[in-house]
Amino acid sequence: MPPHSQDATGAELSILQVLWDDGPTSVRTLTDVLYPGGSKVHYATVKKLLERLESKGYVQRDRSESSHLFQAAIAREDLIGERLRLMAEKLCDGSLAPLLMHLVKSQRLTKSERQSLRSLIDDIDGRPK
Amino acid sequence: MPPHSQDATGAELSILQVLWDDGPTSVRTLTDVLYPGGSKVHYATVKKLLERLESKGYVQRDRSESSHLFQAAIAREDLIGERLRLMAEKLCDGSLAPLLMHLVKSQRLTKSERQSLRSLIDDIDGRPK
DNA sequence: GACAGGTAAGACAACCTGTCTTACTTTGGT
DNA sequence: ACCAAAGTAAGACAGGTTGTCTTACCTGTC
Repeated sequence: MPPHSQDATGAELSILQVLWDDGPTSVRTLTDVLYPGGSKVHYATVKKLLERLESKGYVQRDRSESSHLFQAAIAREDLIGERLRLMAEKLCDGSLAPLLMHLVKSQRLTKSERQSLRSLIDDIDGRPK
Repeated sequence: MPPHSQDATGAELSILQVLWDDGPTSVRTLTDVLYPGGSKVHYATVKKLLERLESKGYVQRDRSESSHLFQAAIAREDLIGERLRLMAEKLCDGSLAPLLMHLVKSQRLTKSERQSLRSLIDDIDGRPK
């Protein structure tokens, strides 16, 4: 779990989304997905964003082929965790509990969501660390 | 609940923290809290940040006295909600459920936290919309 | 009137972000 | 072997953001 001193920006995030969905992908493919009918200008943009993502530690590059393949170096779930933690630091003195409480209270949970949430807690209860 | 097209930045947030804790406050007091022993330069900085917070809708100003009083226009709780929603849009296609699940799973909840969480869900269950 | 303290408005450098350019290298077809 | 297509590498760039700082003006009180 790298430090990730720098956050992924908006455009970088849209690249991560594709990598999460499609797995290892070439610059060409990414460009076609994100900028349909895109020219070589967009190709360069995607490439630059991938470079930055790599230097920030969000993406890994496979250089074994002449045309490199890129894949996410962090799972969506883990990025969510990072951002929640960051948000807790900035807004709640580092504690995640207020975020949790807010979500449970504010969100209109469906019956099945409540059910799976309850069983999730039961799981934790049943497996005492 | 204003739109808040622009997010509150780091320095702005530290001002909001004081406003949340202390209620309506003058520029002078805020400066003393945030920049102890601060000169008139820091005073101006705080003032500028308050201006921006006001124009973004995060702060309300009481101009009735010659020295204005500022107070938060949004509760800490509501800002948390806004940011969670924003994060859900960027990372989870708008759904808050993944954030909730992540928090429940990842956080080491104490027994009493689990208990209060369970009863919170029971509350919602018992009061069917 | 001078002055202490406030308001108003904007300049400024440093940085971030997305885009785009330019130059070099590799690959594959003929 | 040559050449065009496609890749890589590196960096310039404009526009915006952010925190800081400056400068000018207003308003009370002694």
